Amino acid sequence: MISNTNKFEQLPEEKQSRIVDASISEFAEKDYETASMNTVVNQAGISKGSLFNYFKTKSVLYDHIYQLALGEVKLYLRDVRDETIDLSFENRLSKVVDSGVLFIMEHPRLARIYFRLVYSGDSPNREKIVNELQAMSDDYLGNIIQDAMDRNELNPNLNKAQSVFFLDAVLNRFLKEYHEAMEMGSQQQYDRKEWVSGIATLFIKGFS
Amino acid sequence: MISNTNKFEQLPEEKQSRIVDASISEFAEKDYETASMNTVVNQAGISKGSLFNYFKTKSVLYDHIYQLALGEVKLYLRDVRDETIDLSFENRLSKVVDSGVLFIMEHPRLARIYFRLVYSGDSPNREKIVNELQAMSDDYLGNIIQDAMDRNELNPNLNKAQSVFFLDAVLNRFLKEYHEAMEMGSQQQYDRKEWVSGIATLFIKGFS
DNA sequence: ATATAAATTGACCACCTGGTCACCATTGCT
DNA sequence: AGCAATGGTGACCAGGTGGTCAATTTATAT
Repeated sequence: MISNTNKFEQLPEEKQSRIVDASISEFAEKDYETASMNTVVNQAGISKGSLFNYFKTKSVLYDHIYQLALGEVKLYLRDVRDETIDLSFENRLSKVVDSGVLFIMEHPRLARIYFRLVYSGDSPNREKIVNELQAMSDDYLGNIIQDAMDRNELNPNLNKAQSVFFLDAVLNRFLKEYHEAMEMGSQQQYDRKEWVSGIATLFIKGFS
Repeated sequence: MISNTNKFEQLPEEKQSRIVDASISEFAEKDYETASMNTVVNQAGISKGSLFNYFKTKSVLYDHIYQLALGEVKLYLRDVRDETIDLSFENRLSKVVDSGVLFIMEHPRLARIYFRLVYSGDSPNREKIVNELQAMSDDYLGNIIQDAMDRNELNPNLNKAQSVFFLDAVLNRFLKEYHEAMEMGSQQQYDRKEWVSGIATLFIKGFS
């Protein structure tokens, strides 16, 4: 036994993914307190003792899932940033929104965990996690704005912190609403193109 | 016995307010599922049987509290709307933000219940309630935008629904962040004036 | 084949939940 | 004073929770 967290990682991959999958489903469906370890073990087809052997407590399991999700998001963001580094602010912003929508459509359960976490939730290390996410987003959007300012696409006297905040607020809210509409099965209630361009023009004008 | 909901309302006011106060505290502190009726009865100093006599179920109690909160909010909004009807878009918007901050400072627990409800939460009639709140906000902000359009303060070709959405997103997020900073006791982390004017200029430019 | 070590199990624990209901206290009416 | 009715109570219930651990299965080494 090398370490506690590694017990799980030395399991056969198939078993790991069954557990991860069950956990994601459960934490996506219910908030931290209400999510049940019993449901996880049943869905994963393992015994309770095993799960608590791999993860000492519920909160450790939650943390593991969260780290996985965070990893996925980071990959996504890096890709988008690199792919759009030469685009204008408007095109770049559009691409970012589009990518967000794509991510949500590909990982609806992760998106749900994310929104649960950010917008309420009493998850174990909520404060720490939220700060981490916020820093990531600030860095990400801050860079995009900075690049655009360097190219004189935006007002050079912009309050950058505020601008990042506004951008983040609108993007997050839009994605949240899109996600919710999607989960309710409303077919294409949001015309993506129209909204993406609406968001872009708001900030181009607003930041000029 | 006239009606079920009235059993509670026929109680002496002092007892009523003890119960309401305990309930608000509990629902503010924990989400719906986690909030405990036992805690409420202990804090209110009544017996469990009594509470379940006044409110048939937990969800009925929650609904009662929510209705109270909604009433307070509506009063506030109406006042602000009436008081600012003659102001310019910029001044009016500033006043709205300011009033939101004030409301939060006067009713921090209600604010907390609100944010819990809107941004996550598995409260009983969540969908219905959220739609109701959304309609209220749309109506409210929609009116302010419409008034400004009628006075040619904004671009006459604005997509009104989108604009309301953006306004709502930024205002809500700002208030949420302000509320959280307040609860953490961070002294004046947000320079209110600066943020209020920042928000106003973003939308004046963005909606021009 | 046998002995040893490691992984897996599920019955079990203490605790908490929303909700009930037989019992008791208080009040109002005659 | 006596009776009825209403209001208030808290022990109790079934069902759930996160977490434990003796016992059993499985894998490993000789």
